[in-house]
Amino acid sequence: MANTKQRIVEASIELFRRQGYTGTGVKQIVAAANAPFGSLYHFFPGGKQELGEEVIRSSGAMYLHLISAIFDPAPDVVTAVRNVFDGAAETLVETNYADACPIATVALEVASTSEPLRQATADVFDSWLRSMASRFEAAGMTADTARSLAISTLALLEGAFILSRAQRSAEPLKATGETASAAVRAALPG
Amino acid sequence: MANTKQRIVEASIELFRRQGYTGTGVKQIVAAANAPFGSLYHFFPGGKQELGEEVIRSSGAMYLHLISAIFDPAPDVVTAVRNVFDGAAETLVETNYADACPIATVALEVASTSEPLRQATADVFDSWLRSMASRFEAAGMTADTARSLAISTLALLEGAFILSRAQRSAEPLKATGETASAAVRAALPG
DNA sequence: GTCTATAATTTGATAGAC
DNA sequence: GTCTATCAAATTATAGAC
Repeated sequence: MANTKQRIVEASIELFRRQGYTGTGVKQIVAAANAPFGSLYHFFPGGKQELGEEVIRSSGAMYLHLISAIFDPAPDVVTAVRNVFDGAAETLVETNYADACPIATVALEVASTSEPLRQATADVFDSWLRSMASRFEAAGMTADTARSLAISTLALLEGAFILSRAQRSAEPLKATGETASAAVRAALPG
Repeated sequence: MANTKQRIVEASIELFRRQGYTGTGVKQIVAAANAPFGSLYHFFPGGKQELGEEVIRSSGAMYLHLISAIFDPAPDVVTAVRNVFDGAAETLVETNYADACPIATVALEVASTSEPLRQATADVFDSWLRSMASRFEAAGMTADTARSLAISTLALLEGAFILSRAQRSAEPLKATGETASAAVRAALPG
């Protein structure tokens, strides 16, 4: 199958986000992907680390599109930000508090232990920040304000994911959603 | 030595926060603690999991005191929140972006894989939230506003830690520090 | 590309002498 | 309480037949 590689990546995305990078074994990955063990090293000669980098960048690209899918149809950026937090809360509850950010767990694990993987997570976060900041700028904010607000919005979301998963409650996503949308509203001109 | 147990716990706090729970081996812990291997299972008959729980609760208590140490001498809660983020930024840069939250990495790793450890992280986060919320209440906010604002403040800090460690930059802590202090100021009465 | 067998190392954990 | 030896299992990775 030509899509064996894709199945390996998709299975890894789900396992990494729930169990982390070090907490997931390569045998568990190929089992979940219904892929032959040898295929993993056929498609990823660099082994687990090369797979990890592709997983980070691949899920990063998926969520970059998700940002567009939420912001584009929204009437304004305040509503868009609200919808991001409301949608995240819904997904989190639906998946029994498992599916939050696809790279946050890995990002914390590798920040001080693997330079290539750390760089991959940094690139992904930056792509998300640029996407959000460009929409805030289009809404009339200065570049500095837009960048700063994009950082705070993403930080509120990531922080809420940690608290919500630990508490098994959507309360943190509700509270941070209010703070984020209020901060965006306050920064709009007029 | 009677403080062998303490050395094991302290070494684990440092290793877990940098490498995570699954990424740290028990042999690495006893080596870093200069402790005999057998002592780990003498003091923690429940093995790595029992040690993990003590590490989470122990570092949680340390940072609960840190919250007091920052809020108590501050002239007002807005200044206190600013000092939290400024101090965190300073520590992060000094430690080469390693020493952020002592339990965030572990919290994400265990949220869906170990119920007793997940509960320990939830208890710690709640103790921090109650501590901050009580000070916001003392400053004149309603209980609901204080709780919600404590959640957003902690989420901003935790989210900024993820971004700052990934980017190896203090920018996220600067941006979120502004957002957090502004949100607290806006919620004060008068 | 697939699959199996296996290597080499590391993992968490235990037993028992001291 | 300390220390060493060791276990069984799991880890990442490789070799080679098909």
